[in-house]
Amino acid sequence: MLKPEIIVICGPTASGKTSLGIELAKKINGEIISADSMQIYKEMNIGTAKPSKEEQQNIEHYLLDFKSPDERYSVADFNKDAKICIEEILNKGKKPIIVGGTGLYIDSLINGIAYKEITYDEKVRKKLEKEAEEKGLEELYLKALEIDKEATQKISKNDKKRILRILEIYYQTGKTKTQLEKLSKEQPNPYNFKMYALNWDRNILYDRINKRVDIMIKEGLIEEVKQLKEKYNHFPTAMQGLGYKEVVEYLEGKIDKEEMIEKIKKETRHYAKRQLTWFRRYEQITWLEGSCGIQNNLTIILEGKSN
RNA sequence: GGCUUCAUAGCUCAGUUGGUAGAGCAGAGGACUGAAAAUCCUCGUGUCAGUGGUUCGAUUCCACUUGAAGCCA
Repeated sequence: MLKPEIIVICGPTASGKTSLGIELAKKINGEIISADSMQIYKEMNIGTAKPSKEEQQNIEHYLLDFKSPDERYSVADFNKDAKICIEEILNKGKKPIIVGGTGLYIDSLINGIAYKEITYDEKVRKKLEKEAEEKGLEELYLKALEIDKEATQKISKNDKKRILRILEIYYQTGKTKTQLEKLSKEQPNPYNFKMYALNWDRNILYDRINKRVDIMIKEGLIEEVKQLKEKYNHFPTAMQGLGYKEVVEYLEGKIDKEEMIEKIKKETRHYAKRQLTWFRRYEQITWLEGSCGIQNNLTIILEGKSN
């Protein structure tokens, strides 16, 4: 049986993925699955550069604007949800197009990772956080080394998040991260992904980012964050979004407005760089030059299609 | 016009009691399996403003030149 071909459009922030995806969807009778860890949230529109209904131009969008900012969401959720969306679109006789910049989310699909059913246990993480604070990270690192040497050796002893994760997995499941990762790869990937990454000359990309941040501020990013803070009292993941955490610092009086804007720009530039590093790992990826224009890039994608 | 201070990495600045120099930021590269817009790792040669002088040796001391800031006229 021929595996369905699914086009993936990724790339750094502010590269123009959204409009390229929409134009492509129009051409191939496609529908879009967003792979963006922040655009999933409702009421977070300006700072996430989420396409409005008008901008979506009647192309169906999935996994966009559907979670409340006080809800937790993770790759595992995305992986599950995205697979459902893919099937739904294929059943309609349409073509799924994955568009987004969250490398981890995209990777989970490309590599066909099957996440085990593990429920997130806040208590375990809280306990580990506390332990790290009291005993020091070093001690937890050594413990992780004992439990899962292979995984621990791959990370830095300063990488708190990953050290805690190795321990968390073991305490919750009795299995090591290394074991679970092996299991997650056992099933064959049912899809054939065709990957494209959109990029620009670095200086132009940075310029686009800087300008976009200015526009976000003009469009009312500060007001958006204010309203979120008034309406919700906790944000498990939403407030780590770029632009959001910096506005919070500003609202709390920790930095002034100018500092806030510069910080958002800087952090977004750094983020774009990290995204590029991530996407460069895929040998099979086709790089598209943003300055060539949507039409030319569209032509490249359409020529590369096998069905 | 006179006096004072300053001139070192793209930027802000350390520093060398004379043996050619180092931080932060910016920037670059990398890692990444349930928080990922997160988290973490690595990377610093630059006519030490210019020209002379003293010296075995000057970015460091001296003189002059140029530029900047401040003060006095």
